[in-house]
Amino acid sequence: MREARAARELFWADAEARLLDPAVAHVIRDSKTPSGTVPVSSLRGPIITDALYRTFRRRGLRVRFVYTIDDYDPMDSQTMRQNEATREHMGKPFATIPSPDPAYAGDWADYHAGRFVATFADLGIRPEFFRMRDLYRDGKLDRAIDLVLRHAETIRGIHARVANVHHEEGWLPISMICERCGRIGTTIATGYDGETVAYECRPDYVTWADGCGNRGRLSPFKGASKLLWNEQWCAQWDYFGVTYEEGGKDLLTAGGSRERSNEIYRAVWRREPPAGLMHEFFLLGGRKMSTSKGIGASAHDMVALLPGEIIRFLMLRTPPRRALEFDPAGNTLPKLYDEYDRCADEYLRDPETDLAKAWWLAQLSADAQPIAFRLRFSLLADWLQIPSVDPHREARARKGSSLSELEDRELRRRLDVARSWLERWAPDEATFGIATDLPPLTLTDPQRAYLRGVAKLVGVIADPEAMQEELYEAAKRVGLVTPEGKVSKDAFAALYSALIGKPNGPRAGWLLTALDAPFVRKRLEDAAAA
RNA sequence: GGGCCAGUAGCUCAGCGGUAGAGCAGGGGACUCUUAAUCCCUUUGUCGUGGGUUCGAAUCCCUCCUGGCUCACCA
Repeated sequence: MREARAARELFWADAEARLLDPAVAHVIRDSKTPSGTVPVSSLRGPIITDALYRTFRRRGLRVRFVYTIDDYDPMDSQTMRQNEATREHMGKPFATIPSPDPAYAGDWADYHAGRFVATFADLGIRPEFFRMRDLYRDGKLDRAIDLVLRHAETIRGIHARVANVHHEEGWLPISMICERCGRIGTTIATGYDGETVAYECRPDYVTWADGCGNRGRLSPFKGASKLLWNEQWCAQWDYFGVTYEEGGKDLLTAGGSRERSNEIYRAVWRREPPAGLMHEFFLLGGRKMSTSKGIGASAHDMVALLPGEIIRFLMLRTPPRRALEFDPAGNTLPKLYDEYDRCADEYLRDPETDLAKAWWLAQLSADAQPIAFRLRFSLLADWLQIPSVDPHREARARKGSSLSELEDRELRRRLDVARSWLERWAPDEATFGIATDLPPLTLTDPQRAYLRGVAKLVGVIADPEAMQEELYEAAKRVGLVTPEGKVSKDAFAALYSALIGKPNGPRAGWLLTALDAPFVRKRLEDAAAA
């Protein structure tokens, strides 16, 4: 009873660790097909896998983390077909398609995989990388190819039964690379004799690419062919000895691709397929995204913009099986930071709670500790908008002493993110920029007189403190005082309304002296006349 | 049609067996060596529906409703 309850309440990563036998060595694997620019959403898999890897190790398991670049797969994306430059390459392996930028990488696959994998370093993900083209060309998968060809009938039956895909008799579960046109997605192979197979590059074999009609007979080994998706998956499991592999729900759903591969693995390789949880998708933003300016939805843009811990935290604080809706617009980032800080506090209180583990797994290294003094993201965003505030000085004042090196670094990074946020994502109510046009106003006569009086000071008094002093005096002169003789709120409210469109704001003396004097004078006079 | 997930305060969500919570929004107040957007106080809930288990259910089990996503070609 107690046992059952403990199991149910286990943190997701710990629950997965329990599936693995501590007596044997393990391999956890993830992969990516470099078909084009990779969106942020694709980072959820690698980050979850890395979190599991870290958890497994912490719990004393012996484990390797293997990452494969599936760059021998054929180009089949419809968007590439619409593109004039890439149309002729439909059906070829990504590894043999020209690079969009030869200065950066030699071919299509290396270009896109390179840009994606480059983000891993900033995210603290350090797997062993393998390119499928190397495995094929070096003959590492030849044993698997031979195995698959000899069991073609079994595999054909599984495809028919589990996936309801019916291949013609004699069909072999590999794709030969056509010697004439270089396409791999358009060929059908038959007649394995133990050394060679016959193939035909058919014009109408698939809808997304046109074969050239060539026929031939070739050895399928040493990179001349590629296993089909499901069988290649099995071959990778077998070659690396994979014991754990999580995946997205597009693949892991019932009757889906993973189930097919599992069945083939059991039937042909006679091994038990890896365990692995299913993760839900990461959804980016609402419909208004497209109209927003310059929102970087690609993985490398996002990683350039946000610190690695924050991206990891974003991906990990929501349990994998739950969908993750993310839109950087609005108050998402301030809330994300608040939650991050809350989890850091939890970690200091009790590192074994779920929230604490989310924080720990978000860190780039396993031995990171929360920093003692930090400032709320939303507060920093406010500071950045107030001319009189120097965030670094203000931070020292808050702390009561100078910041440590780590604290200072964290402050700078938060300020950077806050600047980006204010610039492109912050909602109107979080910003208090100067209104570009005169805001709608309802002012009393004394307030109008006050604005006219202040307008005369602008450009004359340059010192913010002196200006602040004079603002009070000017208010008294026009009678904007309370019955107790104090300066009324209405005085400052008039100023803020005219400049910001809200009844309050940053200290007025600093605000007025920081802005362009002729602009302020005109604005105040316009407001007084309105 | 199969599968996964969600439905808790106006909004975003946390809680996952022991008297309903947070942030934001809303309301009230404080700050004149001098308005930070700071600080203090505060309202709001048939916890989607109907059953069941239990001394006790937002929490566990089943039914149903609603919404989102995904698979059923290829990779």
